[in-house]
Amino acid sequence: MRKSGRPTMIDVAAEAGVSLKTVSRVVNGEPHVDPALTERVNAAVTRLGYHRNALAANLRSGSRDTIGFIAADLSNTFYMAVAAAVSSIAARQRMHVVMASSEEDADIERALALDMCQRQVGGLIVVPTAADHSYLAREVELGTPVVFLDRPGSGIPADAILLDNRGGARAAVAELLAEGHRRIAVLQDSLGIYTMAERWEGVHDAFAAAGHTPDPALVVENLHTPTAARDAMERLLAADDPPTAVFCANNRATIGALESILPRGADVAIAGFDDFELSRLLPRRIRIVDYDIADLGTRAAQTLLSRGAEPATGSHTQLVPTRLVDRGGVG
Amino acid sequence: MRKSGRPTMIDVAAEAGVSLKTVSRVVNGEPHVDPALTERVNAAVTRLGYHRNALAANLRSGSRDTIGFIAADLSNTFYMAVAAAVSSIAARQRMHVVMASSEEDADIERALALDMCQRQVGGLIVVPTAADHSYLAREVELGTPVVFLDRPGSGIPADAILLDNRGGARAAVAELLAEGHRRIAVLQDSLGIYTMAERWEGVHDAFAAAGHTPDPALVVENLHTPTAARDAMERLLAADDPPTAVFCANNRATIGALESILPRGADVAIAGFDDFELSRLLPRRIRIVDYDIADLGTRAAQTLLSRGAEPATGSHTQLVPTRLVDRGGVG
DNA sequence: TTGAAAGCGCTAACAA
DNA sequence: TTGTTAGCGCTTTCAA
Repeated sequence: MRKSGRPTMIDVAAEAGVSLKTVSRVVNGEPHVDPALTERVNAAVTRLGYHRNALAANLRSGSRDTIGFIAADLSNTFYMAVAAAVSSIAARQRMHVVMASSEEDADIERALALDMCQRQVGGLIVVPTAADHSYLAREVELGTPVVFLDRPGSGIPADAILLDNRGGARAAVAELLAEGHRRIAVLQDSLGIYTMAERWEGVHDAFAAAGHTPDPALVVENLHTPTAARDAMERLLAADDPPTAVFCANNRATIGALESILPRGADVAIAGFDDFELSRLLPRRIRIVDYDIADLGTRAAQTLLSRGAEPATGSHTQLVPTRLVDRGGVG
Repeated sequence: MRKSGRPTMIDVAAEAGVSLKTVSRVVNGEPHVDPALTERVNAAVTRLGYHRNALAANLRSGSRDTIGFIAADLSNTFYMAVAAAVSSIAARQRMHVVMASSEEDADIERALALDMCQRQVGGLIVVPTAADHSYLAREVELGTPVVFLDRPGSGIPADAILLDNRGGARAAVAELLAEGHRRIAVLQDSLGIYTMAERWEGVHDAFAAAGHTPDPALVVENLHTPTAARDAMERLLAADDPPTAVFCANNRATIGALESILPRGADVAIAGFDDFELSRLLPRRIRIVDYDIADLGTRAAQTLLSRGAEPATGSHTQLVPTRLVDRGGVG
């Protein structure tokens, strides 16, 4: 064996008194090897504590057995749940997942994506932050499939897995309108974010279908945190003519609104996009636009893996459905 | 350029009219290269859309730039949050994280760990499920550092990052006792799980310090799900002499207990280990044994990386502190 | 400052 | 069935 460091196939071959190739065959479980030799090789492997170097194997064979996952923000449980689903699908095919967070920064996203390509990932699942992804054009062309998740990408042919943001928001607001609410507040993050813009469209759809329009005085944008949403709700409730209902465009907005509404015991109907842990335990009823997070990750991984097998035949977008559910109303 | 496939350094060298080594120097930013040549190489790189193959580079140089993270259960937000923290620390050192879930299965854990070693990870962070980790002895010996997280491992020299499970549980129960509660129910998962056994010790500590012992009739074990915990709480509350307080040994138990207590409006003081989303919005006060999840991941990653730099000098266990906080009591 | 040659650990193609 | 020879794409000598 080499002076220091890990034993290689050469060491095993020497130890077993066979050729390098025979060791390779045994280690990789190839057929047509004399059982006696197999035995000897396996013994040598055990004696030396040999482990195959997968990097070297991949280098030579050109195979790629890892999937890259770039989330916009790994501290968000939403993306973590997606990552878990991706990892689970990958594991079934004996693939690995490397994950990283772009922190909603286009430059970081780009650096991470290219870095992962250098590491020869077999495919990339990206929650896009960058506006343009043509920096990946070469990689896609060369056979690295890309799947966008949660938000559409642009500049390259790639599949996308998106939520039915618009339909979900429309359904929630339509329900509030059907109950007779007209003064409906809307709490949302920046409309520069794809999902927000889509949900806002859905709000408009619902109002339009009912022959109304949202009251601009009741719409607050750029709420990045629950605290900001709470303060916005506070102001709305303190106004002369407060809203009778509120639609929260994501769960941070919903949580913030609840932090204002619950302590005040304000009489406001609540609907929100995104479910959250313990929504069922809330002391009052709330409508939630719910969906299957794991389904997003599962579809992304499956789409990617099927692309790996059989490349580009046009890019498709899958819309993951949402459903309106009642939560809370406990104790 | 090669007929098909990605361009290599050889292609770039030919295109730029320099040697392979010069391309290597430019691509890796080594000094002492004629600016004119640098220019030519960079132009060729752009023209060809060349990207360095990190696998090949690592193979030759023997460097390892990825960390393996094996969680016991990636569908648990706790481990996902840890993974995010690990990823964040790794990113700072330009390292990648490959993650996988053992699904609480010792065989899967072993297969994943060895698989990651074959992929030449620079280190392994493991939430152990297996009882014995001597299968990793060879790898540790050969220089792959291992850090155990959340639970101690055995059979190999490795650092461990653990929560102060015992101290946290003791503090929570001590508080209930100090308030005069004696009939304190305990809802917990299987005592075969390390954290559960530790917390149970903490419960005993608190009782012992107050000169009492837990009432076995009020202790329920093997509660794996919120539903099971809820049912257990239901039975306790329906009994002739119900508890006046309950200590829930993890957040699933806490959530289940709440699902029983809140709708009934039962008069039971509640304390639980592990915080959860929205605990602040609960309609009644609850005591939580809280801690910094990200801190666990951060310490694990930092410990691992420092081991990478300077190997084994004895293995250390770090205890991450807990603190008792009040939550809920809203609206 | 630049380049030629060797070789990282393995698999592929061919020969025996 | 087994072994020999290349060579994956890069970095590391070492010489020029």
